Order: sequence, then C-alpha cells, then structure tokens
Amino acid sequence: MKLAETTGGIEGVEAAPKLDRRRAPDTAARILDAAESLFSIRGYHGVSLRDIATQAGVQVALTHYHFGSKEDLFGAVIDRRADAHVAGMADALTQARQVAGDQATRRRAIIRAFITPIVDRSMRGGAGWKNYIRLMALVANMPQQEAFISPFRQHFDDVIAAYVEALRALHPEMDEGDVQWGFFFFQAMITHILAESGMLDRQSGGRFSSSDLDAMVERMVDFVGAGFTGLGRVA
Amino acid sequence: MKLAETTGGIEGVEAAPKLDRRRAPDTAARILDAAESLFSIRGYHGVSLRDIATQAGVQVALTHYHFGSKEDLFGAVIDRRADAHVAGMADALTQARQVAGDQATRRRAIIRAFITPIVDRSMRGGAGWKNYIRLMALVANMPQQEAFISPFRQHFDDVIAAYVEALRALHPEMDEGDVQWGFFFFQAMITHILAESGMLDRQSGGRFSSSDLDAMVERMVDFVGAGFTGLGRVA
DNA sequence: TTTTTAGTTGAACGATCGACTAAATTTACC
DNA sequence: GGTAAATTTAGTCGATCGTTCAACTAAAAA
Repeated sequence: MKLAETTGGIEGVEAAPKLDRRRAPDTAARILDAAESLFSIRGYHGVSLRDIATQAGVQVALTHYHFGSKEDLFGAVIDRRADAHVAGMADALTQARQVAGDQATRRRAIIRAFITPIVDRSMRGGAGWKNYIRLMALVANMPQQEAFISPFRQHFDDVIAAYVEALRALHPEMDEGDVQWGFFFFQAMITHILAESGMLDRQSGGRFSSSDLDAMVERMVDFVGAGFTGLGRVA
Repeated sequence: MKLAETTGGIEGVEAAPKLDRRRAPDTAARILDAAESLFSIRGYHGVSLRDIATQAGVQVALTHYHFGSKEDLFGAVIDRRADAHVAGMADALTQARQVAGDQATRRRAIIRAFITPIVDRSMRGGAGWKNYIRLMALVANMPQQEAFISPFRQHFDDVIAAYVEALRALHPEMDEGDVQWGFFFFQAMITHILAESGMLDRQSGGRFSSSDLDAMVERMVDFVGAGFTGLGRVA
C-alpha cells in the first residue's frame, strides 16, 4: 500500500514535504477511476480485476500492488472522495441552519442543503464524481451486507444524523418517528434516483429524464417539503 | 424446459388433467426458491449456480436441465410470480378508481393502492413472496443494464403506466411533468425501501425498522399524498 | 413385460477468477 | 555514475465459474 503514507518524520531532520513518488504519476488514480466507473454500474461482483486493469490500461498485478485485495480496492474507491463529500454536505447544512424565515422556508432550506451538494458534484464535478455518486447510491441500495455497508456508514453516518437532528430541532412539535420516517423517505428517493436506473425515462417515454438532476432538485424540494406537512400535521 | 407445459390435448380422447411428472414433485420449485432467495440478497453476479444448487439440495446440473442457462434461470424466477403480482396491482387500482370523495381522498386511495398489494405480499405472502419483492426492488435499483431490465419492464410497464394515468386523470389541472415526477418520487421511495438496505434501522439506532412495512404504509400515504400538493399547488 | 421417457447423478470441460511472485525497469537521491 | 527504492511486467497458482455429458433411476406407456 503506497498511497497516502503519512511521511511524519518524528525526529525529522529533513522535514521536506516532498512526495516521493518515483514513477506512477497517475497509475493509482487511473486504477481508482476505472474501478469507480465499473463498480458503479455493474456492482462489486459484476466486475473483475481484469476488467478494471484493462480499462485503466495497466497490468492486473498493479491493482494488487497499489491497493491490495479486491475488497481493499473497493474500499479505497469509497475513501478517496468521502471526506470531501462529507465536508461539502456539512458546509451546506451549516449554511442552511442560518436561513431565516417561517418553518416551511427553513425546512425547505435543510432539504435543499441535503440534495444540492450531491447533485452539484454529480452534474458539475466531472465524470469521476458522477460515477462516485452513483456508486454511493448503489451501495446504499444493497440489502444488508456488512462488508459493503460498513465503510459507507463510517463516512456518512454522522453528517446524515446531523440533518435529521436539524429537522427535529426545527419541528419540536412533531413526533420523533415522523421526522425519522420523513427524512428516510426523502433519502430513499434520492438513493434510488442517483443509482440511475432510468425508471422515469422509460415510463415517461423519454419525455422526462431522471438524469437531469438539476430539473429535479426544485421539484423534489417542493415534494418533500410538502410531504413533511402530511406527516405530523404541521403548518 | 419442463415447467408449465400446457398439456392441451387437442384431439384428446383422454382429457385427464393428470400432471405427468415422473419424479421431481417439487425440484424445479425448490431451485426457483433458492435462486429467488439468493439473487434477492447478493444480486445476480454475487450468486453461483452451485450456491443455488446447494441451498436447494440438488445437483448443479439440474439447474441447467430445468431452466437452461443462469440468465434463463434468473428470468424464470422473475416470471414465476409476475403475472399474479401484476394482476393484484391491477385489481387494487380498479378498486381505488371507484373511491368517492374529494381530490385528496381519491389521490390517497390511488397511492395506497400502489403500495398495499406489494406490502401485503411481502408481509403476508410467505418467505417466497418476500424474497421476490426484494428481488424486484433490487432489479429496479440497478443502473441501466438491458439484460436485467427488459424482463422487468415487460411485466410491469403497463400496470405502472395505468397508475400514472389514474393520477393524471384525477389532476387535470396539474402539469404532466409534475404528475410524472411526483409518481416517480413515490416509486423511488418504494423501490429503495423494499430492497431492505436497512438504512432507517441504522440511522434510528434500531428504534424504527424499515422492514416493518405495515407501520410504514400509512405514513407513506400521508407523506406522498401531501407531497403532491407541493408540486402543482393543488388543494 | 418391455420400451420409452422424464428426471437425476457424478464428473468432467475450458475459461476465468483473485492472489501472488520473481525478474525487469525506471526513478530519486547520494 | 552508482545505488537503493519504487514501480511495472509477465506469468503462474489453486479455486471456482457456467456449462455439458454419459450413465443411471424410476415411472409411464406400449
């Protein structure tokens, strides 16, 4: 494992922050890109290390050299962008908490703050981010299999809990279960849509596309914001 | 392929409806049960024919004898219950269309008529139906892969379109896109939840369970029913 | 009873899987 | 320029994959 080695020179005379890669300026990244792309479409078991190596234009053994086992590689793909993603969501939530207005306005701000950072990255973060978002959705859609879930929850559990807590604080009059279920419904919608199953596209005969996430965001904020009012009989 | 042969004796002197199985009273069904169970949890690529044969207590070669290739077996699993499932949904929609009352009441009836037949089968149809519903959700969550999608859409496209049409007829004042998106949001929620990812269970610390579908139905009807009012500014 | 046929068994087939290694090559640093 | 470390190559390992086949069993048909 040669990535992200903390070169922490404890008794470091030479504290030079030089990154000591000999060659491989982008080999590891290309492997991660290929794995990200393939895993996000065909799933973990549907992709072989040879598929990944071929798409990355490298030898199979390099996947083992850089990332270890196939499971480790899968974890590395998730880890690569997780911190940036979580930080973006936390920022958006912090901003949303400062929105003034009535209950409905502030609720919509929190809802929008959950979906916007995700959609932004998927639509404007480049192909890698688009694949990453789809992979996160694919993992989140899997029936319980601890091996796949645990790295996911390790990264995202806290920030998601913060959104739920923000909604609970905004709606002290609501039953706790109503808030939990409402947010869960919201999250379930997102998770399915980001997996890009193409369901809406087929059912609308191509007139609407669920991959047009920008067109979706405001409709979803409308829908979910109003949906909460149906749960606890809120204003 | 030895299942479901229509023994239509055309010039049948002896029209005895005897099912002419020599042995194998339930071997084929046991294979389908095992495949249904395993596919619905680990996905198509995550399951081997040997896994299926072992769980069914038969030889691997029997899967090929009864159902052909692995892909054919997957299709046979989907086909087995599809007609009954679709018929149940169509019946529920027919009943919902006859509900009287104001717009909100009739809208909730249609929404409930979509989710109820699915939840009923999952909760009270036995283990096979529970696995089948989860498998349908798993397939619907997959990124576009025609091989898996086409048998699914072949069965369910028409009945789903009928639900959308019922909502459109109920809401002539709404934009067509609003109705399509609203129903898509609804369907996305269901699809994720039925895959039993266990997301709500984890996030609520086990206080709420998304596998308690009965507890979910009324909350979902509330949420989705109200959600539609947020889209087109309906009553 | 004999023949036919559906069902089942056990064992293979070639292909591909994830994992690993030794040798060759390239780079950074003295 | 020499040297040591990092990276890449080519290939092999045993295991498992989906598929197939010939032999066998038992029930139905003649």
